[in-house]
Amino acid sequence: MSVKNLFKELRDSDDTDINMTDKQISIISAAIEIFAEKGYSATSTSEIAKKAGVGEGTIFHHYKTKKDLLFAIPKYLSMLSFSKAFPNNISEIFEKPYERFEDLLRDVIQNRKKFVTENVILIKVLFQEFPFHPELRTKISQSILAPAMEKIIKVIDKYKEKGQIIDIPSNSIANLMFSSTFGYFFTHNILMIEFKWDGKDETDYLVQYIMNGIGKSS
Amino acid sequence: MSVKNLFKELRDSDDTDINMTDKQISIISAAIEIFAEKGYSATSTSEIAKKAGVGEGTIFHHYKTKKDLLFAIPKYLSMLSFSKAFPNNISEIFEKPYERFEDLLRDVIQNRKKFVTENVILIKVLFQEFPFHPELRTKISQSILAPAMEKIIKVIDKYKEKGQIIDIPSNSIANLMFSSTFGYFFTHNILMIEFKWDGKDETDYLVQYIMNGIGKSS
Amino acid sequence: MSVKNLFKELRDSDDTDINMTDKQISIISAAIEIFAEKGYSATSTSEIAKKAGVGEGTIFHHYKTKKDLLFAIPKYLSMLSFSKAFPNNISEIFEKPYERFEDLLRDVIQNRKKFVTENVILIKVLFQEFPFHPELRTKISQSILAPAMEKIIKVIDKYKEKGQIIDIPSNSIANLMFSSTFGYFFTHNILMIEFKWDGKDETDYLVQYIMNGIGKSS
Amino acid sequence: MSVKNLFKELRDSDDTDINMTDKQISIISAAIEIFAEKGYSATSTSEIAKKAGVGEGTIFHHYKTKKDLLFAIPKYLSMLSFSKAFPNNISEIFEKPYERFEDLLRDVIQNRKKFVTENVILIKVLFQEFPFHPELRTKISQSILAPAMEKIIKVIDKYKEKGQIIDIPSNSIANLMFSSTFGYFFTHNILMIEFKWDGKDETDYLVQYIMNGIGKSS
DNA sequence: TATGAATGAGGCTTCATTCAT
DNA sequence: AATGAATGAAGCCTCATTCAT
Repeated sequence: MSVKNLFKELRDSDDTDINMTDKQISIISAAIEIFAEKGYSATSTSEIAKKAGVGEGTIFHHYKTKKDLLFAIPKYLSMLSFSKAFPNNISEIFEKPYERFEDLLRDVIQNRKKFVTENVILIKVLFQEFPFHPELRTKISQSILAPAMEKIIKVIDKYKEKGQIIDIPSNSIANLMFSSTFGYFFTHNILMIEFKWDGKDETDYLVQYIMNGIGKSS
Repeated sequence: MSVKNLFKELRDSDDTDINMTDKQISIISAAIEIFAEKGYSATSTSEIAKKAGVGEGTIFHHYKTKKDLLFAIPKYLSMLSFSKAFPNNISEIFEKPYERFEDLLRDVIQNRKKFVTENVILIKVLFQEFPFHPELRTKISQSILAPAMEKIIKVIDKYKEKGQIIDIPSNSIANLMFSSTFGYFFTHNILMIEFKWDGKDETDYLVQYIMNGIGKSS
Repeated sequence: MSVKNLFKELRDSDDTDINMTDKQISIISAAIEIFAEKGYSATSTSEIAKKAGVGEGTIFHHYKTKKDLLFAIPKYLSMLSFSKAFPNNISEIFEKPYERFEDLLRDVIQNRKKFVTENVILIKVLFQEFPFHPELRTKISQSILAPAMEKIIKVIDKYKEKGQIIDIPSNSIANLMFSSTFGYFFTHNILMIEFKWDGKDETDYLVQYIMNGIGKSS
Repeated sequence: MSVKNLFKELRDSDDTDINMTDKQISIISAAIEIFAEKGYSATSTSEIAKKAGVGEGTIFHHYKTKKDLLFAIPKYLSMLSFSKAFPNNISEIFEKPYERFEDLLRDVIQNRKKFVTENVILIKVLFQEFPFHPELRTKISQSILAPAMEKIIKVIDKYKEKGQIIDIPSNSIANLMFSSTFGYFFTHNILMIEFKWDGKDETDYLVQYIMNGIGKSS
């Protein structure tokens, strides 16, 4: 789905509270797409305007600076991740009652892989610019990573009580889950390396790998 | 070690064939450091000149365009990786006679982790710009990835013959090794996420994870 | 008194014939204040709108162009100077029967000093822009300087007839009076230089200085 | 004399230490002339470039910002005022041995009037922008007003000792001298009002006016 | 009447690159 | 080889003004 349509769905969904005219959507969608293609710095506002079909001045009517275009993205990605109106929102998984932590883990990892695959453009832009904009790091942390971390840790604690996980900091487990998701994203979408063998996909091995480290043999 | 000194060692090493004046080294070192910090596009040649301590025009005597500065990096990184004059060159490992593939695998992964840690700046620059410059992708492939891949595959084939590895394409195994190395690099150096538990570091789990997939229970 | 209140008084006074809504007053008052602070050219209409508390478009319903805001000021300053509803209007002085021209002169100078002090913002704006807008010069001449000049000359003629003033062109005398008033304004309000000595203020010396030139020893 | 030639003389004079290429002189001269005509804010750098006959980028090679063009002026005006290589430099007067303070005063006032008349463009620019740029006020004070004030006060003190001046703060007298010079400048060059009568020019009346206030009847 | 979205022209400034010295 | 003056193209952004609502 085009970024533009993604934003329209986001705006029109009952679960989100967004007020954007079609023109505003055109602008940010065009921006994201060119940012993904050429990088933020190498993208000119005039190019964005042309692609969005608006005057260059119009961009600055809605976003005070070029940077604001970049910094607006985390908010929308956060909505895409958590809003129940979207497939691959993570919220549902955390509400399902899993018997075994291993199954939850598998679903989370697979869900996140699907999520990054389907929102690859937004995520690409954000993590390409991640090293250069401290404020962006803060925004992403606050609007995406922190809320996700919180939920994960709560779940892990639940399965610790059930005796399925050894007593190591929930932090470390959550970190590993993140790491594997991002590792997946980078090798596939940035480096574009693909691999698969003997019928199973990496996820199975990854789950096994993690459970080796944290599982309690019952 | 500073990038500048790294390049001086590279030039002065007997194992490499590089002809650079101190001024040329100053220029490319300064360029790499600022590229790493702000990104290629956001770096100006005048800033490089200032940091390198040369006149603005001097840069263009040695590199016809700004892009040439970026495109020169893969060659040097390749030397750092393969030249025997450097610690953490990968060549030595492939020449050592390992009994078990698992031990080789562990050493390779640890060697590459050290390598990326010690050459973090050069690698950062290259992979930050990787998505935006097709020619750069080609250069990296040809000067770094392909030769490495070739060596790895040769080794895997050897251990296949020894019956330590199941019969799946050597390609897939090599890819997985890359993927884990780069996954490590990105989560640690770009996302700056660190994790570790129960005394062992990730490498052990990662080796186990890979061996689960490819090892033959003897 | 704030410029805004000044304009409200101007509108509500019986002696003037002005039809302005509160919004219009807000606009021109805001404009004048920012013009005085940053100069006409450096002031943006959007800034005026914000300070006036109106929409950006509203300004242009009342004033076709930004220049019109500037060109509207002389009319109001003229009213403030001549309308009998205001303290420091000059009209009253010219109607009072002075025995000696020297006393009239002293009162005129003092009155004008008070006037510029109290309407410093409007005058500042006008004379800061004076050199750059020929039409403004015309407007000020017609609505302020010319009527004032006319009155002064009439008075001077009267005292010439009384034999208190030597027979030089009344023009020259009037010019000198202007010059001294504006000199006062600029040194005090633009250059912000203050001086005073031996208890008397400048006015006394100034009157003496003028009378030296034009007075007839009786 | 054109501003450009003025700057060339300034550069080539032995008494000043200025290093400017012809192009730099073209730039600042063009800037000053247009600033005087339209005001600093209303002048565009592209207009300056065109008038100076250089590329727009060249301006910024020599002056980092447009403001720097304005802020460079005080230094040159100061040189014009004090450097002995120029007619109407004030330094010479302060070195001449006058019998009577009154004669010194007359010469100073006449010298300054000539000076402002001949450097009218530079002074116009500076004092037009005076109200809008606090840093400019500082610069002018430090490079022009303060040194001048210092010299004047020293001289006044000398004539106080000689018993020609009453004992009031030398400050006040100096202020009055400034005020009259600037009053003259503004009424003549900004307001463009001229007056003269009975053969004498204003200076005579002004000197008399000042001496009335400060002179001691011997 | 009042608004604020929309905009093209133009403003200041940066930049990679050229070239005379 | 080394420099830095010179520059036009382009970049980001501001602005006065228009217009549909």
